[in-house]
Amino acid sequence: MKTYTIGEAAKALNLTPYTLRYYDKEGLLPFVERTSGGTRFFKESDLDALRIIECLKMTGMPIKEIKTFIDWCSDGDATLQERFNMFQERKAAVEAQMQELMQTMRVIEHKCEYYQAALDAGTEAIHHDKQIAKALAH
Amino acid sequence: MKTYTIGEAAKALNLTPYTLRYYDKEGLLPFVERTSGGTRFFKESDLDALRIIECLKMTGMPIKEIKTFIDWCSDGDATLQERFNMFQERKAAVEAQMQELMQTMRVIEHKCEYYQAALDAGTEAIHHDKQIAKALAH
DNA sequence: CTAATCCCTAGAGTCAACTCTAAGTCAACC
DNA sequence: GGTTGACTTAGAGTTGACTCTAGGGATTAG
Repeated sequence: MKTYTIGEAAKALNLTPYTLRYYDKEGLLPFVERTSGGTRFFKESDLDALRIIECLKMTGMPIKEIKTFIDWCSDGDATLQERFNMFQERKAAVEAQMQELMQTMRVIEHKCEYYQAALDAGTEAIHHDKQIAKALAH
Repeated sequence: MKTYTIGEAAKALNLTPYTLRYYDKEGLLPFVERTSGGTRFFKESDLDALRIIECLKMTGMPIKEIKTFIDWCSDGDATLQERFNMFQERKAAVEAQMQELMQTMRVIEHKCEYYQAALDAGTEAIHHDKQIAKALAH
């Protein structure tokens, strides 16, 4: 079964070796094994686990909370409920983020139209207010 | 026309007075006026401008780039094209974020199902692999 | 066998975005 | 007019997540 050095794993995940060592130091990678010489080697399943970690980061979860989850994983079936709850919370967090992003998108699109019209007219004055704050607010 | 103290403005925007002073120090609020005594007062249009700033932050834009935009606003019509381009880029950034978030959502939902099944069975063993990394990766 | 290029650790440094402290000023109420 | 509480500044401190340095050790190519 193919394994990866820290540099190869970093490249595969689009991270740096520094970041992977940092994650390991923070306790996120208890499953990564070492050679007798002390060099880490990453298995395919380790990369998959790291992809989950990256996914949790995407939801805005801080490293310390991800560590709690990893610890639960090590603790086995006794923590199934906690882990389920955590993913339910992550799901709610992502849904909230998507709502916020959609609201943001509406504002940005409105601004695109605002500036398109201003460009066509050659001046922002068509939007009737030259005060910076008011122009920004439109 | 109603105006707001820094504390009132902060409350209205769900920020702290510290944050508003920090934004001002970074040059994001050149439009906020002061009383003769030096106290800031925020107009309704200033709050609207701050809502745009918060919107830009939501897109992942750093404070320094937001400052560039505010400077363009102060520069008038000569910078209309730059501002239009910036909003187009922000739109693309939000679209990319939404794609990423949807991908994240798929993974999270899969994990919710995984843990629901494990809870129903009373053990994660139904997913055939007790190694932490592999269980994480499923 | 040696040079190059990875790997290791501990710990320091960086960066963004706040967040707070200290020392003082201003405004409203009693 | 004095107390209270919110305002002001400059500048220091915090937090999270890296990112790098120094000083070594291991592994591969010639």
